[in-house]
Amino acid sequence: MLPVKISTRGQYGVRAMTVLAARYGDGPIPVRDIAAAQGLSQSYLEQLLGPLRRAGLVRSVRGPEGGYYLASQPSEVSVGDVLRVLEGPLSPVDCVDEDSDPGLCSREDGCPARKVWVMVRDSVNRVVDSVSLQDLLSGEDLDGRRSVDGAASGSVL
Amino acid sequence: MLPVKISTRGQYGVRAMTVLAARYGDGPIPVRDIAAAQGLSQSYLEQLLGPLRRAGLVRSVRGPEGGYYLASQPSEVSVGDVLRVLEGPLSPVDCVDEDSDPGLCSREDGCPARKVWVMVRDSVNRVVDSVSLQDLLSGEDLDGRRSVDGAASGSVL
DNA sequence: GACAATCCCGAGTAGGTTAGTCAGGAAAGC
DNA sequence: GCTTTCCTGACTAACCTACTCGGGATTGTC
Repeated sequence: MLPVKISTRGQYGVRAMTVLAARYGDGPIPVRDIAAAQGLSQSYLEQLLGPLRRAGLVRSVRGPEGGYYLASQPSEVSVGDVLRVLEGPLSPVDCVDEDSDPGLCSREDGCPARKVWVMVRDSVNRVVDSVSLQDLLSGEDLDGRRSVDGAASGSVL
Repeated sequence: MLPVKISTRGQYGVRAMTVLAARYGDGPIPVRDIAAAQGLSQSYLEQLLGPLRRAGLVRSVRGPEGGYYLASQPSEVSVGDVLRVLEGPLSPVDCVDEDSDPGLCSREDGCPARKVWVMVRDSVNRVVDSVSLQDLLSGEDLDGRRSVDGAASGSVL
């Protein structure tokens, strides 16, 4: 009944990444510490770090003193980067998912609803791409930070 | 793996409402016709029209020549109105859902990720509230129509 | 080289949700 | 009454989520 949700994969993934961002430069952080810092299940979190590593967002070191660390500076990793790895394309409906089969929506251009799904998709992507892990750590509220273009904030889109 | 989705309830609901919008003023449209116009299951669609009627978005007439019709003009019904009835609050994660228990997220203000969920929630709500059924019917693309404030379009939010 | 810490990976699973179907009852018009 | 339509609730198959678990591979330390 309320399925416009980001799953725990994405939620936990972003939270885990903020932990790594906060300790950027401290060397590898073991999964145990990341999980403890955010109150997450360690074995579940391991499942999320695999994809993030394969996507190049984090790097890992095995053995004692091992763990995970951010591959880039916290300001260079966007929430969108993390979410797309863990959730797949951020598209509210399949028929506007650019990566999937184009034959899914037989209605294509004739579907009046399609327009709004595109707008929602683009809006969500713009927001998550505009917020970096660094932004999440800073105490200040962000309403238009890391703006993609120079327009004033507050527009409906 | 890609669960940032609007369910079929919301999708079909909006599509059904565009049918009613296109035939606004024609009197009641039977469910059979609505379903046929958009290629939906009639009995499933009946399940969606119940909540929409109880929410006051559509009205119904029973008996022969009966059916459903929009309670307001197509320009006065937003996609957000429809989605909130069928999907519940449009909130990407429970911890920023204003209508639910506030005790869900024990982290509350300490959670760095919370900020971005609020931004996503507000962004999605602004978009769907800014698009009316009328907007979906008109052929033109809408990039900033029915703007809530006067700012130029194209801002990141 | 043994040991321990850690990453790493796939299998399995309980529970919930989604996307429907189906049967039947209640109004309303002819 | 008869038909048309709305209206409701029960039911269900399939899928997905959010995990747990077991074990293997790597690396550093003694």
